Amino acid sequence: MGTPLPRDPIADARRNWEDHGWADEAAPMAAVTAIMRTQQILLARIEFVLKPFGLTFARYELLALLSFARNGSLPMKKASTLLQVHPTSITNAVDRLQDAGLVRRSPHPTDGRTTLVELTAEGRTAAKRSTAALNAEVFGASGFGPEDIDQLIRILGDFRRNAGDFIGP
Amino acid sequence: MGTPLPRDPIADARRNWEDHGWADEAAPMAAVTAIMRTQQILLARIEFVLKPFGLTFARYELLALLSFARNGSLPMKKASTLLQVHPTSITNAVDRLQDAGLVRRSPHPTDGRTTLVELTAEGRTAAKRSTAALNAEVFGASGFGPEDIDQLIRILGDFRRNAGDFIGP
DNA sequence: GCAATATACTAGGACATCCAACGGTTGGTA
DNA sequence: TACCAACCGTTGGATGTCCTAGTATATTGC
Repeated sequence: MGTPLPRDPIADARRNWEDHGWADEAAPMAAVTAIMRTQQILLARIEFVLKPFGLTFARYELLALLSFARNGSLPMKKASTLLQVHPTSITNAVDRLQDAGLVRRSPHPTDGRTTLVELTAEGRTAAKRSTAALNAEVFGASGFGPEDIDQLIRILGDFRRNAGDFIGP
Repeated sequence: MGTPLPRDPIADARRNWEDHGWADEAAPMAAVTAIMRTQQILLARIEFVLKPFGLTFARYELLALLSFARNGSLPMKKASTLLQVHPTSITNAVDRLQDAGLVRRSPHPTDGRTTLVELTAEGRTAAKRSTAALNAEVFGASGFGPEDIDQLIRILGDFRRNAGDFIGP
């Protein structure tokens, strides 16, 4: 993005917190703010890589999810809960993926309420290629210390379980 | 949010990555995805707490930044670089904060190009109260293990420095 | 069968972000 | 001194996400 700052603004904010008598909350504040900023950096990278494929991160996530599903199809509702996004967001994403020919809607064979989203052949190809690009340009060079990644996964996993995201190990 | 999932979808995705021959990228993918999801959870909490104050996170960040600045005022550009957002986002945020009476624009005394953003008395009060609310309801009960917070700050700090966010310790 | 629930779509609005373009200002330089 | 490149903030337009309804349909429980 721009030029690097001469100082870490989050470290400065933490100091400000401590100086104002919020010593107990200073470190969590810094951690939360760092998460926000890190997400921003990662999202920018991901969207940059996905742009040539005409995909956004939200659409890519749906595409990737479908590519791992049996038959490459899932009920809308299932996608909504697995991706933890609003049902209307799925509707929106499916609309655009369908316009791009990567996905197709079809009625559920037994439950007349639910509609299935299904990968097209094109969609499967797009999923493969965009995943390869992300692996090469983002995940394969994430910028996290290799020994830090497991720590990160554990810490964030604990947090998410604690936040009621999922149940289990 | 909704009901907790019976399984961790990120752990499942990681397994899928490994099963498809992307073993090297599986862990970084899981870490990146976990960051995304954690940010989503935290942002939802923060916006929930800020809603009664008529603030969004973007606007709160600007308000908090101003409250720590000398005289409670900063050039727009300075705010843009410190918060790492586009100048137009600052314009947008200042517009709304100004409409709410929390902030005021004033010309720079010597440089005719830059305009200063300045906290009003109301703005300073809002900053104090919203910060107190965030400290009590989010940062003070972040859900991170206390011993994990320092790890998190270090890991994400390394990442951000590596990503060119800032220079220094 | 009937009522309560569940699913998905639509319409509308709020919000943040990015981009290109513009007018005003500044400061270095020919 | 006069000029010009660089900088600053704003504008307008476009994208994208999320949310709140309201509606239609289908399912499930009583």
